[in-house]
Amino acid sequence: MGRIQAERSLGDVSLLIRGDEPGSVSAVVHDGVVGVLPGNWMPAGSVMTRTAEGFFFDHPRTGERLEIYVDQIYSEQTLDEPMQTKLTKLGAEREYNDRLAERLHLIEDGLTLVDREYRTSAGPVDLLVLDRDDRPLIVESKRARADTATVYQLRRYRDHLPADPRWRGTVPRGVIVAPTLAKPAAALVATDPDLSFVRVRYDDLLGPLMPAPLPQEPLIGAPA
Amino acid sequence: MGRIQAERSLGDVSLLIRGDEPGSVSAVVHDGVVGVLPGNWMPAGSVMTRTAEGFFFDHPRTGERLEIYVDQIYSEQTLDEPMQTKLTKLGAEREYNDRLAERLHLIEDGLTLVDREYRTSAGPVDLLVLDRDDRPLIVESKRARADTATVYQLRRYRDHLPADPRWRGTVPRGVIVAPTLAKPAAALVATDPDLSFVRVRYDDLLGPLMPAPLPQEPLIGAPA
DNA sequence: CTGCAAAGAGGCGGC
DNA sequence: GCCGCCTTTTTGCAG
Repeated sequence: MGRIQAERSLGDVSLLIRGDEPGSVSAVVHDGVVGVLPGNWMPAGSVMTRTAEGFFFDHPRTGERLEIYVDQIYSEQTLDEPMQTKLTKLGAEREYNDRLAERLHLIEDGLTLVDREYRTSAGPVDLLVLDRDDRPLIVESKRARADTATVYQLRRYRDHLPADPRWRGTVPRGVIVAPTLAKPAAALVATDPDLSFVRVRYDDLLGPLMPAPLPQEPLIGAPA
Repeated sequence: MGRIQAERSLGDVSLLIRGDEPGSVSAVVHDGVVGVLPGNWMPAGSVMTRTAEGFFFDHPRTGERLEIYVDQIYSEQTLDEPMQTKLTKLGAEREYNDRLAERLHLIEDGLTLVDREYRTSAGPVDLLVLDRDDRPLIVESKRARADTATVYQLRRYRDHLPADPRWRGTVPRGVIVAPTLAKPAAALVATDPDLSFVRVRYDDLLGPLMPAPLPQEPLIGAPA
């Protein structure tokens, strides 16, 4: 998709070439500019040609091409069979959701979890819960700031849920749970009485778990 | 923002450290996994400590920390004063818009450009034009595929424009211009008679410019 | 295969 | 400084 043309002036860069299959590589070019993304790159599946002039990469399917003309190489290192490392991550949205699901009281009291990643016809709902009146509440959670797109997302889920046979006849509410809500998004939430926002920072999710639910049936001998 | 915890098993990686100010660096760690994004990184403003055990990065403001324990270094290269390169890019959204503004006939005939990046209370409109009936048309252009968020965005601009004194009383239309439109987004567009979609690929924007506008006033001697 | 949402996004410009 | 919007995004998952 990203047909773009870029040109870079002479200067020092770091070039990393990785082979994914025989005759097929990917490449990233980092320069002095601070940033996570490399200045240039070529996706996996590129064919590399190395000549006295430099490195040339062609991606047969997309037609993309990267040309690097070399004036001087400071140092070069090749690993024929690099040892692969495994990377595991915690604290991403998945964990934010995990922790939130265990602390529904941060949203409001009396909530019961129905499902996570519940599939509606409009997409997956982060958390589907029942409120104290057994009315479905759709929880859309964001690890970072929620914006207008988040509100539309939530509203779409909310509108589509009653199409599901299991929820036919219900009038669901929706809540955005995030550390911050952009102002225009807040205005949008305010226009809909069945939508709301609850501020939850990651640190809040390190607190105590939701209290264990009370028994559904009255205890023997307890007043009905 | 990105408070995350990650752990990586022993294996071969490429470590690039860049200094932005004295005593302050950023770092990226690439591994064998193909991809543009590095597996780990530390933002600019990190303080590096190097010991016999490895490399340690601390970001004072955010409290983030990256620890790299070194078993073996295959090769290492330091540039004290790297030569900076300049990177120029063509074909990004800015250029897509530039070219589109000069070829409004690709959208429909008889359009006149009013403004670019016109500010509504709901955000900036890519192109604001008048159609042959002097009715305002809001153009939301995407270099890549447009989706439902794009439709909501356009609809919001369309709904907010008449709040602007200059456009009070008008009933604007809206059009999405993009190479492709996601199917759910197309369904959304179809529900609104004042919204539409026009397919324009980047290659189409390499064609001839829009014909010069006809004179606004009738020529002398021409029939009124 | 298509659509959709997340990713430790970062950077830029306007209000 | 907040907020919206773009970026050559890539990747992963489910219907």
